[in-house]
Order: sequence, then C-alpha cells, then structure tokens
Amino acid sequence: MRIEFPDGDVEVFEPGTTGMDVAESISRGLAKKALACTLDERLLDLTVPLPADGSIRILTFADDRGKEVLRHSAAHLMASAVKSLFPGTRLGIGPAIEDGFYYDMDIPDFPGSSALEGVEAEMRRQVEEDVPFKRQEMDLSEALQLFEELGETLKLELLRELQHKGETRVSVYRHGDFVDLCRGPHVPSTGLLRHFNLLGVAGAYWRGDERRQMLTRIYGTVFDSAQGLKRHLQLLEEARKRDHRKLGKELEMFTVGGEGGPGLAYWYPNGTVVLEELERHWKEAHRAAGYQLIRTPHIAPAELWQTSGHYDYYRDNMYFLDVEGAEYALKPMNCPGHMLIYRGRKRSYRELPMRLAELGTVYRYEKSGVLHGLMRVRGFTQDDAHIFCSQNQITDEIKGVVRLALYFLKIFDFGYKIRLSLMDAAEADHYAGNEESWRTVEPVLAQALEEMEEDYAPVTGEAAFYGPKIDIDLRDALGRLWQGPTIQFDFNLPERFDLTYVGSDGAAHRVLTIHRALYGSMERFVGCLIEHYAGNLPGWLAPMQCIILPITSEQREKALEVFRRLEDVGLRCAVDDSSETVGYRIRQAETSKVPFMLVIGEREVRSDMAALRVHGEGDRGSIPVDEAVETVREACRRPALPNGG
RNA sequence: GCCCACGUAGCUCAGUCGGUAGAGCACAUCCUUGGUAAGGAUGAGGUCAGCGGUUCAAUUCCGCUCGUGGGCUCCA
Repeated sequence: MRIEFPDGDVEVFEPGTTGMDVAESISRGLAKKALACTLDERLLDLTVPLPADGSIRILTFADDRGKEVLRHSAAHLMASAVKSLFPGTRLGIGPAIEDGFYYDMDIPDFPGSSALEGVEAEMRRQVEEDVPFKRQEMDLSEALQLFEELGETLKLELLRELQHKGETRVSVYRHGDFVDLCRGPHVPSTGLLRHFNLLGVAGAYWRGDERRQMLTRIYGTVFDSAQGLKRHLQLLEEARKRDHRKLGKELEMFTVGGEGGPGLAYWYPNGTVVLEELERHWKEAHRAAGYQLIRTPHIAPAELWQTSGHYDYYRDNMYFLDVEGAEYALKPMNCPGHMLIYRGRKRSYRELPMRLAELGTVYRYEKSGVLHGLMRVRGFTQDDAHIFCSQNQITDEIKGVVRLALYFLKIFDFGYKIRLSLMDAAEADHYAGNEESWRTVEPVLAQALEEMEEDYAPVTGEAAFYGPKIDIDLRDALGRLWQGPTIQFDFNLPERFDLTYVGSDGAAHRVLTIHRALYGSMERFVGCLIEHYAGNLPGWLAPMQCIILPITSEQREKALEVFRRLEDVGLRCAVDDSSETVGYRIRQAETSKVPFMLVIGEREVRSDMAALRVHGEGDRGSIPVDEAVETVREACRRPALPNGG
C-alpha cells in the first residue's frame, strides 16, 4: 500500500501495516510519542491496520487532535479505576475538554473528593501495567446486548439514540476488563497516560438536562510529560492566587454576597476609586468617539417591558414591584429606556448616527448556584450604548465600534479573539426582523472586519434571535479567555417601538439599531482586571498611588510638603507617619500594592530629595522631589483618549 | 434551582472521640524615632452561621434554614 507523508514523500508498505509501524519507520522517537494518527484526515488508532492508501499524519501531544486522544483515553482510564473501586458504577459520557477531561458517572455511595486519591492510585496501577487499548467493531444490536449485560443503562440510552439515527455499526474500546462505547481513537496503551492529575468532583445532569438524573462528574487533566503537567498545575495555582474574590477582600475593594444578599456587590472606598476612574475615562472616551451620555431610571412600568418583549420572554430573570397598585419592574436591560429616548421626538436623517450611551445599572434574577464573585452577580452596571443609524452608515458605525472596543482592550494589554455570530438559515423563522435586514447586514459585518484586517471566526447559528453580532473574547495575562465587548444588531426593538427617522425623501424609514457593550459589566470587568494584573493595577487605577514615609517624626513637615505637591497634581497619596519602623511601613505599602513610595529621611530633607521606591521592584535611590513628583505623575497618567469617532 | 463540599474572632486557620474555645495577622493603649518587606509590652474582641431535635450536657451528633465554594444550566 502507498502511504504519503506530510512532507510529500510516498512510501510503499505491506498490507496490514499499522500507524504505529509507519511511525516506527520514521523514527523511534516519534513512535514513542505517537498517540494516534490520521489517514486522509480520518482519525485512526495506531494499532489497527491502515485500511487503504492515503496521506498519513502521526499525532502527538503537540497536535490538538493528539491532545484530545490522550485526554479522552485518560477519561477511560479514570472510569475504569472508578468502576473497579465502586462496583455498580454506570458510565455516562467522558469527553476530552480544554485542558483535560471529565467523566460523568452514576457512582453508588461515592464519598466525594476524598475518594480521588484512591482513584488516582488505581489509575497509576493500571499505568504501570501498561494495559493495551483495543478497538472492537460490532453491530449495534450486538452492542445493545453487551451493554444490557453490563447493566450500563446510560450507554444503552446512547446506543438507542444512535439506532434512531440509523447507525448500524458501532465501536467499543476495551482495556483490561473495562469496556466502553466509544468512537475512538485511543492511545495504544495506558502506559502513555502517566502524567495525569484528578482535579475535582462536581454534579452534572445526565445529558445536561436539569430534569434528568444528576451524575457525578470527575475532572482531571493529563499531559505527555511531567513538565507539562507541572506547568499546568502551576498555572492553576497562579490563577487561585489571583482570584479576584481573594484579592478583592485583601485589598479591601469590595464584598459580594453574604449578609448583603447573594450576588450583590458592595464597593469599599478602594474599589470605588477603581470603578470611578474606569467610568470617568469611559465617559470621556465615549464623548470623544461621538457618543452622547444619557440616564434612564432603575424601574419602569410593566407596559414598557411588554412593548419591548421582556415582559413575556425575559420575565423569569426580572424583579417586579408594586407601585400604587401598578406593576413595575426593575430594569434587567437598558435598551427599552434608550428606545424611549430615541422616540422622544421625530428624528431626522440629519441626526444620524445617533449614539446614546449610559452606564446603566441593571438587575437580573440569576439562580443562586450560578453566582460567582463579581463575575456573575444579580445587580451590575453595563457600559451600554445604542447606535441609531441608517442603512448606508452601518459599515462606518461597525468599524467605529470595533475600533473603540479594541482601543479599550489595548489600554489594559489584553489579547483578543473575534467571533462573528450569524443566523442559521435553516431556522430562519426563529429570528426577529425581516429577512432582508439580515441579508444586508450580515455581509456588512464581515466586510467591516475584513477591511479592518481583523481575524475573526464566523459562527453560523450563534446570532441572537434579534440580530447578528460580533463578540470579542479577551485574553488575560494567564492566557485565559473572558467574555469581552459585544456588538449586536437589533432588528427587534426598533420594530416593537416603531422607531423611524425622516429621510431626505421626506418619508419615514425604519432606523437601524446597534446595541453594544464594551466592558460588558463594570463589576465583571474590574474582577477581570484584578486577575489580569494580579491586583497590581496600573497607576491610574490604583486606589492609593503613592505613600510618603518620613523615617522619623523629624521629617514629618517635609513629608507633608511632598504630600501637598503630589496632591496638587491630582495624585491619590498619603503620609504614613505612624509610630512603626520604616521596614514595617514599607511592608504595609508593599502588601497593599501601592505602586510608589517616597521615603524621606534626614539626608533627603537636607537636599530637597525623596527616595523613590517602586512596588515590586524596590529602592530606586534618592532623586530631587520635583523629579519624584514628575515620575509618579507620569506613571499614573490616564490613558490617552481615542481620536475621533 | 439541582448535586457535592464547607461555615470557629475583622482576616487566615488550629481545636473539642459531647463537658460552652485557641494561634498568627489586623485592632486599641503604652514603650520605641527606627534608612527600604514584620521592634516590644499590655489589652479588647467569639450565642463556634441561624433555628429546631437527641442528650444530664451540643460548637461537636441529627434535621431544617441561610450563606459560601466546585460544577450542571444560563448569561453581561
């Protein structure tokens, strides 16, 4: 048989040759690292004979598909360990996921996370034994019988579903006594699964359906090397250290939940400084980009929510109140208020594009179990805006919004990934607005991104029911992705509110509406910033920017003089003349992550100097006070505003 | 909301196999005037999350409630 290698070489092999044979023919090293292979892009086990001629690729951990095979095999290994320790365990599903794997199982009398050590030990035993994974294909009816005998009722359900889809042949994988319905492929043997770690236990509904049985989900991760595993575990540890809930408490920024109510944030003075600086800059940047700021109330009559559709479609997430016998709702979104402001009077095409922005606080009922620090709360402030424009303005408007969004991300050195969510034409009737709007707008979104030379991933079927959207995920300092700016067309609300403008032809036209939020939620964004910077916020956001430390009370006057000079240039600073040693006061300032300290002793007083100390870096030596003030001021300067809209 | 785990001083945590509790940090007072990440002494501070049950006795065992965490689901 003729096998083509990735470099284009073709070699002839005996029939019955396996992927492993091919890997060995290339090099011993590759064979050792090989996890699976693809033949003409079809995934295959290394241990089965290659079915035909074709172009082969040997997959290792360096390849995403290789990672997936390793992780999925580790899931099987874990499941087999659980089954041998907890007889009667029924298997659900056990896929590879980003960074690892899980397996959902119904485990009788499972004691919880305390059992993980035992499971790991059993897995290690099987790794040492180096048990081979074996693929076996069979008729679906045969498989039904097999899993019936094994009592694997959940697997039977999956099989019946396959049967419904018209499948007739399935594959199972065995290693040792363990059998699992599985498409595969798998690594050749359990010996390759040496570098794993079990990470946690959680409940998960069978098939993700909350009406179904709750299974036990065990999470784990696996790598091809001890270093890889170690690095990953260190990353998890670093993420734990940066947890905004922990740092938020330590730095006295905020509390959320507890006595104050689940999902509700209380901002302490330090956190409030951060929020206000962000908001001030946000407002200035938006004015510079041609937005007009507005404000809308926190409650509105039920009728408004009926008009917008929220009353019918979003009510499970809304809080209602009684006002003199009339029904009101706490606003879960700012959009309806913005629509009302647009509709405040007849609008002319000359007013468009009209960009209305608001830092609007909204309240949404979220199930208690989903609340998470500042990332998921019940009351939060959206940096919301609606752009009302005409058809021929949409390209410029989209570009303007994307540019503004990227401007904000760049300030904080976030990386990003753009997703373009489009409608699924097969389900056209699920969407609001007329089809023509979708057909004109969707290509414009793509075109705008292309003209800006931004990479993006189009995703069909991911559009909101009311319009296509551009979502930007931001990547933080640890490489984690967070939900970032979102730019959404809305074909629904302009119709519901009957929003029009008078064109140059004197006729009324339906106005187009772009709904966008860049930070998303101010609360969540601050949480994200705290984790991104590990609490060491950039100077302009630091709640306290500079602490002045007189070495003895002799230098108190000089310290106060320096303090006033810093204050005069608008810096947040304080003199720490408490009766503690210098070392102690420095430590205080360091642990509270104040970016700068100016230490003033007798020497500095004599020469009108201050010793500058930079957080995390240490003593920079004495410099003239003028220079010190300028250095701190420069480092705490607010970001430049965007130019033009 | 559901599954599992957890809840001891402001914070981080010991402890009590059932006899009502302790450390470090933080806080207060005093001493200390100290040159780049913790000077010393003294003191105050807890209905052991809340309610109920079992018990001679509950912070400890059981139940419920509330809250928190890891997930499921959903979303900003």
